[in-house]
Amino acid sequence: MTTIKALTGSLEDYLEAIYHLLHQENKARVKDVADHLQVKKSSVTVALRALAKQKLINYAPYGEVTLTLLGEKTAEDVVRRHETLKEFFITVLDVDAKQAEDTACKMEHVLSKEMTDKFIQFMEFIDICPRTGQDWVEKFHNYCGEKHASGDCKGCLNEVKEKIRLLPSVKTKEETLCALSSLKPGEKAEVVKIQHKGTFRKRILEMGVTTGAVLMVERMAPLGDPVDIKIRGYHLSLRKEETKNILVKILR
Amino acid sequence: MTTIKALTGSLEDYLEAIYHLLHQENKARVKDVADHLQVKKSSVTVALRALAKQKLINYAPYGEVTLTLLGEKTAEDVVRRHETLKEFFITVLDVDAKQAEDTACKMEHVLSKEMTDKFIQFMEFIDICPRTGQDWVEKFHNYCGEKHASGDCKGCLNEVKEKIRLLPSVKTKEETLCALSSLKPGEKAEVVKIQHKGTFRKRILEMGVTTGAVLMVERMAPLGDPVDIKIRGYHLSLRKEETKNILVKILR
DNA sequence: CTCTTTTGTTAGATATATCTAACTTTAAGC
DNA sequence: GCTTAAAGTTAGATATATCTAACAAAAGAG
Repeated sequence: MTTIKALTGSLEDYLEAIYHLLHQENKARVKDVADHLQVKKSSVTVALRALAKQKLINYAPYGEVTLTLLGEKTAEDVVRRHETLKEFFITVLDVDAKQAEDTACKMEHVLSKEMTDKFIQFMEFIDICPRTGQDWVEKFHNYCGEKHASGDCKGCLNEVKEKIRLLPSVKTKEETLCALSSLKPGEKAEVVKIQHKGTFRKRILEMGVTTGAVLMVERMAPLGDPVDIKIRGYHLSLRKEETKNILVKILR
Repeated sequence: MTTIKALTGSLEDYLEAIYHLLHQENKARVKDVADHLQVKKSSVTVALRALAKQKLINYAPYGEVTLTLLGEKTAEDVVRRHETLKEFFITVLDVDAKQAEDTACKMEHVLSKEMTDKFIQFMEFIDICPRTGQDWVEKFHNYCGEKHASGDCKGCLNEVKEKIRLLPSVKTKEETLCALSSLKPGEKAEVVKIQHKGTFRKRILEMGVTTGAVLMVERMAPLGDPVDIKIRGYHLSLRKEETKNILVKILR
């Protein structure tokens, strides 16, 4: 009894909505959730009971809704699947934001962790491989529009050549490396060295900050603390102090 | 009333199963469908009634099940979405066949025509662009396995160079073109010229056989008639006579 | 041509996820 | 602090998609 059975897609949606509301508005009232998901309040009440029964949220009638630790973790996974699909649809397939959002919302429930990782790795690889990169992705978008833009392959080759020419220097010259703390929001980078020891090192490794991983700085508070980054599909918040000792190589 | 409302995911599954059974076994009995979808026969009966009500199948109690024209067309769309996702998962993301099949099965119901096209175009582009191609996809698969195989970029560059060097000759030398009829099963090609006139020209253009489209020969009957091809995610069956006047450029 | 097995149907139950409508609690206005 | 408005809950209805169990039709075996 009380088997930890998998969440239904619908309940995952409610959990995700609560997660977003709590992080963005600091409160997740029944009405907010109802508006967010475009359902009636009565449906939300039912869902909250179900989520509480599964120990994903703290909830009592008329009470405040908060996520349990398990709920937080579960919601993060759902969000990660969602964001991964959405990012792939928008940045790679060039689908418009609304359709990407809607489709990701429906597909997220059936994407395994393994496949989510594959999507993330694929986008990383497109970024990292000198043969591709953002300019290649753009060529694909043009191909879609013009239907048969065989394009300027010679010019393309030169771009690839140049990227490859620059490659070894990146590996030897330390100048091209910099601390994570010196990146600007929107910049992508590959983790080169983690100059931390002990528990903290272990903790950030567990969060996916490992050598070779590709990350992006999402936000930085006015004084640079905290720094929000996205890595392997997860959103992380690091203190500025912690980012100073992570060496990265800026991409592109 | 009797609005042509969208099929539910479940009914799409039944329709898809019927389509496959009819094409593979020439019959789609209640039991076959039940076994195929791993549900009880009573569930199938209910579903058949629903599909018949929507004019997608011909069905009467204890009678034979066949697809209506609308049903055939609808099923083809579902299959196309399914196959597209599955192909992307297997050939690009390198997901194992079973998981690709399962995930495609659940995701297919929420993929729009537009996004299906994008997936197909993306796979086409990977094939066509000299910067990528199958060798690039394989590099990605290695990258996934070894986690950080920065690999032999110089060698890679030479491959790209060679592909681009060969490119112009393809465009001028007629020798590299051949009739679709001379392809072997498994070979991929890009449509270069359709030497047909009138109704048939119009018909095959409608089916997606247009200049620049990438197709693959799936099967060829002993005497070469009919030829089954896959193009833009659709499966087509052409008579040998019809394939003689379609000029293609073999890929890879 | 009957008997048995297989196949197909029906009826009724269950689970999920919604809704509407009525009711209750909490919060806000003055 | 009372009154009203907003927010939240409950109960009961509906729709989908399943199931089990009992029954009916068709097919196969002798």
